[in-house]
Amino acid sequence: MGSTPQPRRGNTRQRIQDVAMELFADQGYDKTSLREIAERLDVTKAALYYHFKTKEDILNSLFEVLNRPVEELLAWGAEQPRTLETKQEILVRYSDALTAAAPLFRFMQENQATVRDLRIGHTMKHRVMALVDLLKDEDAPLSDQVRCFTALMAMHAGVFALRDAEGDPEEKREAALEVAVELVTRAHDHGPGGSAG
Amino acid sequence: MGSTPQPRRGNTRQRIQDVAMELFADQGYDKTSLREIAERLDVTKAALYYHFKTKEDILNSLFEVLNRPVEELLAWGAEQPRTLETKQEILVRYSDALTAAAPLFRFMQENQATVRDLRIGHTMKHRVMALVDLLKDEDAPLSDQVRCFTALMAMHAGVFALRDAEGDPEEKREAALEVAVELVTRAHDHGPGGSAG
Amino acid sequence: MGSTPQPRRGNTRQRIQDVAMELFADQGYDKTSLREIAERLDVTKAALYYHFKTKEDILNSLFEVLNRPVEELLAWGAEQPRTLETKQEILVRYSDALTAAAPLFRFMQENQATVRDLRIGHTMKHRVMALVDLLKDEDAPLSDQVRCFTALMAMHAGVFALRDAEGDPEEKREAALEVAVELVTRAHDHGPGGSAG
Amino acid sequence: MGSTPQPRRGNTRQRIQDVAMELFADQGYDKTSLREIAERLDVTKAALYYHFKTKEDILNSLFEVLNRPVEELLAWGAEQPRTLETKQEILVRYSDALTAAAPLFRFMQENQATVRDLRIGHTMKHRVMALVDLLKDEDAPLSDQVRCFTALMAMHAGVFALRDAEGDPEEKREAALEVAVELVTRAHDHGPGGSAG
DNA sequence: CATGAATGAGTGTTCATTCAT
DNA sequence: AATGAATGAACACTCATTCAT
Repeated sequence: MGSTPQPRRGNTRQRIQDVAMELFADQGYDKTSLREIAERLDVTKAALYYHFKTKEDILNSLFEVLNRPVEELLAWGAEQPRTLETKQEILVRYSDALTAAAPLFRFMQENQATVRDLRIGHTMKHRVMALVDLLKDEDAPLSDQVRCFTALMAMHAGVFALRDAEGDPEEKREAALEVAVELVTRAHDHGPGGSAG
Repeated sequence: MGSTPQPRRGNTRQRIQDVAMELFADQGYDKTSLREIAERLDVTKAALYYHFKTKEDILNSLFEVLNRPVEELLAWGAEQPRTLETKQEILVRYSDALTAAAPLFRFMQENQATVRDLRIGHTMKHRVMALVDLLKDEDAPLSDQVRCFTALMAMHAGVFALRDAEGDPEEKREAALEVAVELVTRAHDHGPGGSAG
Repeated sequence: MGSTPQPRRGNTRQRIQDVAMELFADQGYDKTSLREIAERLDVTKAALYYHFKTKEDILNSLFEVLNRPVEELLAWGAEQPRTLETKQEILVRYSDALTAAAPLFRFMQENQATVRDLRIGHTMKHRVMALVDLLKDEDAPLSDQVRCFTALMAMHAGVFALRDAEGDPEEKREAALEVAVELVTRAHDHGPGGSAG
Repeated sequence: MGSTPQPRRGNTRQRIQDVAMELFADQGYDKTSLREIAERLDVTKAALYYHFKTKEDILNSLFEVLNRPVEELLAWGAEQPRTLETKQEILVRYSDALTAAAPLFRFMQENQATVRDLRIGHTMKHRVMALVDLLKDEDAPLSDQVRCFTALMAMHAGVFALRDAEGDPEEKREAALEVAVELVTRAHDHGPGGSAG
């Protein structure tokens, strides 16, 4: 014979997502063409359109993996008392969610300009704002808001921005979490019952 | 001093840079076409090629505005003693440089995926790494490296990421600087002569 | 539980034809995709191919509804004497056939360029030419041929081209028929036994 | 030798219009691809986009050749008294305009479904409605409106629909004009000062 | 100092059609 | 009687870049 008939395997949708995630994270969304994704999978571009309505749709489907845990975290956090322990637990859980979806997160960070016009851009923005709201006290001074926001950024950094630095990934993650907790703790201490001045 | 770099009356080169900066910052590098830049200036695309060799060249020319002050800062910092005061001064000066080139910085942050393959991507990466080197003590533990790195990110955030939050830009900048100083101070205190354990 | 209605019996073929007719008439043949037809019916595109060999085949099947009455009319007309009364009766019957298959006719009129390459294009062309042959006298002058042809066009117009004008559809149809009869009568009067000069 | 360098000739825009008109009329708008147009001219598709913003824009540019004379005719007609002579003169002039832009007109007739969604579709519809308004008397009965409308259709037909019939084109045109005049005259005679009942 | 004209490579997307199940 | 999965060919359109003038 000569041509392997490529038995229509049923996992194509998943394989598209895997390859897309890899290429999006490596090269960026704009610079990754559907042709490239299709070629890697040895299918035609049209096959992608059987499984996803648009290019953005592929990205949306990837986003849900990250979005769901974060949404659950937000729901959980909204029901807890606004104690320091709660805040610390939120950071711990967020760190876990980040780690679980590390490539996507790196992607979001590096493609902000692109992602801004996409559906996931809006969603993501709201999620981060909601997280900050859970971490900061009401009417917190600007510098404390910055602390809480920076705490989240530290963890984002811990997952991917420090990837060029030496050291074990897990240790970096823990270091980032430590700094985040420190920042949020400081902000918390400034609050109504805090001790600092 | 020296010779005026614009011997001719024609300010087209400058106008190209202005428009490009605005569009790159607003829409991203990939999503800004030379056609769009040319149309805004009411010249043809070919005119752009009289002033710049490539699209990337326009970006490079914009980057120098930011790069020079930061390079000077690095040179200055390298000659200072590694005291806390020096580190604080570095942060103050960096904050100034950031503010002076805010749109470009926002652009760099939001277009990391694109910029990575470009010349300015490499340059920028080295600048940030060099800055962190000036801020952290040798052999600092990972968590202190994260603190120093996060300090820089806090200031980046203070310039643009917090732009959706309420409040006066100048106040945000000061808040970000305050948090950055705090982080670097903490890291410094952990050092050989520090007080923490 | 209640019964699941879904009378999904053997009427799919008919439902395809109904939806196709509607969409072809509304949007044109080229601009109506099989995907669209399938989606409206809540079946897959492949299901269409169980019932029809090609897209054109769906159209052909629709055409027969119109074609048969017109063919019968032609056969009947061919056996009648070439009197004015016969000609008037032909117009009346043609008007009926047109009304019965109004959407298809509108479609044929609006998609001439597309239909020309299709089987029904040829068929339709021959039918109209045969009709004109029944309406005009042999060796009629060019202007009378135009009258007969225009008579048919007036009726086509009466069915759909005037649909933007005010007025009741049935009245429009009658007005068109009146004008058509007038035109053919005039042509007839010019013939060998006619009175005009 | 081997490759003729094709000296950038300055008449490309015109050549695009010529080829497009021919192909649009022959094959229809949808079935004519920009690739085909470009290949005939031995330029790239991108060259077409230098001269026209979109495919529809090419068509629009062709339409103006027809549109201008008709618009002038409408303006002229609006200033004349509503006499029979005026109406006849309108038909004569319209016949001239039609002849001058015969291929485009054939195109409009055969691609109604496509043209409907395009800018020229709206324009054309208004032009024809305005023409009918000039030809018919106010409050004319439906059948007279049909006569006026049919008069226009007769002339359209005279230019292209009868192209399969035998005979000299100029003669066909005159025959069509004759029938049109006849129809409008009849409609006119039914008016306030008319003689018919 | 700048334009007019063009290119080559590419993009995301749509379509009618096929076929094993 | 119909689906799930896929294809190949096409499409309108955009882009950075070139170069003679």
